This record gives sequence, structure tokens and C-alpha cells, in this order.
Amino acid sequence: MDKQTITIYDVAREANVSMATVSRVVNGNQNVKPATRKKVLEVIDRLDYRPNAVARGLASKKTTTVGVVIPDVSNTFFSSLARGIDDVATMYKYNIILANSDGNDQKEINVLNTLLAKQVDGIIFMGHHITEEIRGEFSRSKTPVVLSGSIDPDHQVGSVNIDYKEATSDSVSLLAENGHKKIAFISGSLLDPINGKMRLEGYKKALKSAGIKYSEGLIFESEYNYKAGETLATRILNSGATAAFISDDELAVGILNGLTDAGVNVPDDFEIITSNNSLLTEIARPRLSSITQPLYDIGAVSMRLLTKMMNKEEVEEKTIILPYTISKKDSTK
Amino acid sequence: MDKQTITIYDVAREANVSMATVSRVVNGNQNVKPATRKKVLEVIDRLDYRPNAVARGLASKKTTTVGVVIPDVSNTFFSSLARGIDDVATMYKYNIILANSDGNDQKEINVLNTLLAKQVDGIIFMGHHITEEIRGEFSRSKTPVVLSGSIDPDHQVGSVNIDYKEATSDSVSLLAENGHKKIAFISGSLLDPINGKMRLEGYKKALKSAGIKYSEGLIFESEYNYKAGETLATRILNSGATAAFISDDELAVGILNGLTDAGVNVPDDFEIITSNNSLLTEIARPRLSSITQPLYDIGAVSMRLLTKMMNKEEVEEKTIILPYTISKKDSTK
DNA sequence: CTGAAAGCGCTAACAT
DNA sequence: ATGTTAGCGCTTTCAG
Repeated sequence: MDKQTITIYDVAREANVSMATVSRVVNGNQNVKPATRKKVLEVIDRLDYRPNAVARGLASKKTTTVGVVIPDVSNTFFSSLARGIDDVATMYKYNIILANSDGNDQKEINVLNTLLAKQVDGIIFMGHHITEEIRGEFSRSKTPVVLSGSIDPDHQVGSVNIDYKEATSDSVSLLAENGHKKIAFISGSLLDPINGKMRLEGYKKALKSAGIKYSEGLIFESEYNYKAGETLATRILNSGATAAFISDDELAVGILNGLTDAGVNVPDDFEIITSNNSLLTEIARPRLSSITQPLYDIGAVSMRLLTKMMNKEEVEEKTIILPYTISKKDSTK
Repeated sequence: MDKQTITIYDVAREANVSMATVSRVVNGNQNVKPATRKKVLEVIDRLDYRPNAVARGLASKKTTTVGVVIPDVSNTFFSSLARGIDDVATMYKYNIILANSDGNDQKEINVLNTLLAKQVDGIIFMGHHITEEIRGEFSRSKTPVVLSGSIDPDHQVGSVNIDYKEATSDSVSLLAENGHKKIAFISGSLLDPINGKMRLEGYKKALKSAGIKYSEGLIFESEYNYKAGETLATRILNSGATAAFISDDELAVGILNGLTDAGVNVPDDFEIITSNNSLLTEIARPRLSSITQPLYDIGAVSMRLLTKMMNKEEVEEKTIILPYTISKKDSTK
């Protein structure tokens, strides 16, 4: 890997000091006489010396690298989180090893293991659900872990999220207040803690306080993509629903376009509220009303939390809930 | 960083062999008696031994990680490339250190240096332009570099792209064939090699063969985002253009919506052809006709090329051009 | 087929 | 303030 052959030893020799001293100036240790420091820096510059981070990692047991497990970088939801993560990582001098898992349990395990083998100082994990096996790996590794935009059922590791239950409840209530009695709940797998537990609970809560009875027929599980939405549109109409809460923007736009193509007018005949307030909600016509999740911030805060954990600082609360808002646009009245 | 204290030495002792032998079985060296291998594997499993990749990297001078410099992960254009990169990286047992550069020259240099300090085995670079300084770093580092979706003016490093000039020319010709005389060219900075040289050349070429004279007034430089597009719409109308080639989808949708909101009917009054065929072109109404770039493949092929270079295999051609197509949808007639 | 031993380049006590 | 000396955990000759 290394092509440069200039080591700390070369610098030491050229500067007539010991490698310890060179190491000190490289690491900003104050116990170095200014004159010596200057001399060393001059040699470092002249020789174009670049400390070998691998050797450093081996000796110090710190790699200043954190592993990021992500279902899919090309999904804007996750890449927004990733951007927040990388920005604060950079701020704290860490680098990111990014690994796609496809949300696949086995891959998650594999990836986690290679990350740990690479001695990352910490891990940020994104995924729709945390399997028992993954949780087991987390606990026996001692490497700090933070879940970003994912729920940890028993708060063993750090996590940063919004309050999905409340956000969903608020959204559904908004629909209920507009007079809808048949409100569809359209989401990913109900087996996921966020979709199945938090969101569905929020949905039910809103129905309850609006005095609407829950009906299985209005619950739709779908993949999170545009095509799935287009296809789903007619099924939703057939269910008799006149409004829908949707947990993914791409899916929501698919449904919106599917509905529109079927001659349904949104919001006059059907109201929609989606969940991520991504650019898609702005592009769609009508523009989609949506929960606004601070995705970038969730990523940024996750990384900040992780830096504290890696630094062994005391963290008062490692389950962080960030605020959300509801952005009313043109798909609701 | 490491919490596990089980080293190769522990395994060696437990298995009554030398660490050299353990190393051999871990690395799949064939010179190990099956019985010995079995015994070692059994101990590895029992002790839950996981080789320390950092130590391995120091000793072998190979980190099996590659650095990826990306302007912005949260931009779908780049994250699509990134996904292709990571998938083949995984396939070849490499990991990815992802670093955002914001397309900022200084950050690119910084990031490149920390990547090299981390002893990455290779680098994939994405960016709109390659500065002299960056090129200088590339050449003196000896670490293999591949540009993904970026042009290298003098083919010093590997690169994977489509033929931007031809793709643009084809698109503009399509517009010209539909009878348009005033075709706008809307792109990012003309100082970028791709936008300024390749694409603009393609545009001019198409005009020429259609017998249309080039006019400065139809050239628009813009940022690549939705809002910029909306704003730009009226200026484009005022230019007298009746069709436009646009080099970014988000920008294109902004222009489309801006035009539509201004009462212009696309494609009857104005035709549009954009460049990335992303999901946005599908979501927009009317759906946008577009050049289809194999983004995922560009990333995948880049990484594949890099693996060859890292492996010191002979590569016949390190400047790879992938095919594109033109996908006609509803924004052209 | 297996072991011994010398590093890889750097950090971190421990001395001085 | 600076130098000495062990390692960090693993790969890799070189012997045998």
C-alpha cells in the first residue's frame, strides 16, 4: 500500500532528534521546545513526510475511523443521514467506512464483523430493524454503537430518532380533522419496530381520539418505491379510503401519480400526507404535505453522540429524540 | 479500539502450533496439513478469534480498503455511482472509505491526503473538474486512481464515463429534428471539462449539422438544483428558446415546473431533454425525456478497473467509455 | 508442512 | 524537554 518510504525514523535522523520527539510534534504534544518543533516541522515538510495511519492505529489502538452500516446509499433518506454523519465525523477528525447492507440480516452481520476487524472506533447503524443476532454482536463487541434513524427496543446502544408515534398521530389527526373517516395507513413491513410498532400505534391513537374505528382493510404494507405506489393506487381506492398517511415519499409520489392518472383529484377527492419531506414532495404536483424529519441532523447528532461515547465521556441520555414538524402543502386541504 | 484480546498468538498456543501456521490457515495458504488446519480452525472458532486488520495492514502493506472522494453523497447522481462502487468493492473484499469533498478544491486535497495517510490501496475520485494540484497529488502518490464520471484531460489515471459529447449532440439533434431553431443549452459551470468542453462541443456539433447558428444568448449556466430551475424558467422563455437541453435532472424538473406554472405547455410549446434519467424524470409530469447514463455501472466498472490496477494486472485501456441511450418520454414530441 | 524471528511504522511508558 | 525501549498483532522470509 505505501509507496512513500519516508518514515518517522527518517525524519528523526534528518532533524537530529529521536523518533519520540517527532511523534510528539506530529501529535501536537506541548512538551517540545519551540525551536525543536520548528526544526522537525521543517524536515517533515522538506521530506514530505506523511504519518502512516495504519501503524499509528496499531500502536495507539485508535483508528479514527468509524464504520457506517447503511441499507442503501443510493436511497436519499439514508444518504441524507450519511451526509450529516460524515460532516460531523470530519469535524472531529474521523473518517467513515461506508458499507451497504441492503437491510439484509446476514449482510449486516458480515459487514459488522469486517468493520470490527478493521478496528473501527465506533459504529453507526442504520436499518429498519435490529435482529437479536445483531444486538448480540453489539453487546459483546464493546465498540460504541449508535443507531441512526432506527429504533432500539431496549436502549442498549445509543440512538437518534424523531418521535415516530407522535408524528404519525399528528398527521393522521390532521386528516381526521378534515373530516375523513376512512384513512389508509400505508407503510413498509409492519414487523419493523418503527413501522409496525411506533407508526401504527400513532395511527391507532389518532383514530381513537377522533372516534374512528380501526379497520384492517385500510392497512397497506408496501415496498418503498415509486412503482409499488403506482400499482397500489387502485387498491387503495377500492378500500374506500379518502385519505392516506404514507411513510415514504417515493411511495407517496407513486400513489399520488397513480391516483391522479386514475382521475382522482388530490386533495379534493383524496388527501395525502407523507413522511420525509424530501425534494420529491416539492416536485410532485400537487406538492405533498409531509412530516418534516431533520434527516441531516439525525445523522449529525448520531455522530456527535458517537464521538462522546468513543471519547468515554459521560452521556446523560443516549436515546435522543429530535423534533419534527408537519409541513402542509397542497395534498391536504 | 480493540476490546477483544484474543490474538493470533493465543490461537497458536491453544492449537499447539506456531503463529505462522495460524496465519497460513487464516490466509488460506495451501501449505498446511488438513488435520492441522482443522485443529486451528476449531480453536479460532472456539476462541472467537477475529484477525486484526490493522496489524495485518501494517505487516502486509495492504489495507483492502479504497478511498472514495465524492462531492456529495446525498446527491443521487453520485450516490448511484457510489452504490455501484461499493457493490463491486464488496465483491472483491474491499471496503470503502467515503469522504465528501463538496467539489471544493481544498477539501479534495485534504481528503486525498488523509486517505493516503490511511494507506488505502486505491482511490476512486468523483468531481466535476480535476485541478492541476489534484493531478499532481495523483501522480506522485503511486496509489492507483480511477475517476468515476469525471473527465481526465490527459488520461494519466483511469476513468470511466459515457461519451458526453455524442450524448449531448444526439439529444440536441433530436430537438433540432423536431423543428426547433432556438435550442437552449442549460448546464453547470462551463469551466468544467464535461460541461464546458464535452457537452458544449456536442451542442455546437448538433447545431452545425442542423444548420442552426450558435447564439450566446441561449447558453445558461446554473446550479444543479430545483429552485435554480424554477427561477431560471422565465429567463429561458425570454431568450426566445422553444426547447432545451439540460444537463441535470433536478434542474430540469425545476425548469419544467417553472415553465408549467408560467402557463407553458410541455412538450407542445416547449420541449425538454435532460441528462440523467433518474427517478425524477419518471415522477415529473410530463415525464422527462432524457439521456440514460448507466450510473450504477459507471461506478461498478470504475471499481472493477481499480481492482485490476491495485492487483497490478495489465489493463489494455484505462479510459473506459460506457454506452448511453436516449429515453424519449413525454417532454419531447 | 511447520517454526523462528525479523520487521511493518508508530505510540507510550519510562528514563534521564 | 528529549531519548530509549518495548511492544501493537500480524505477515513473511528463511530454515528445517
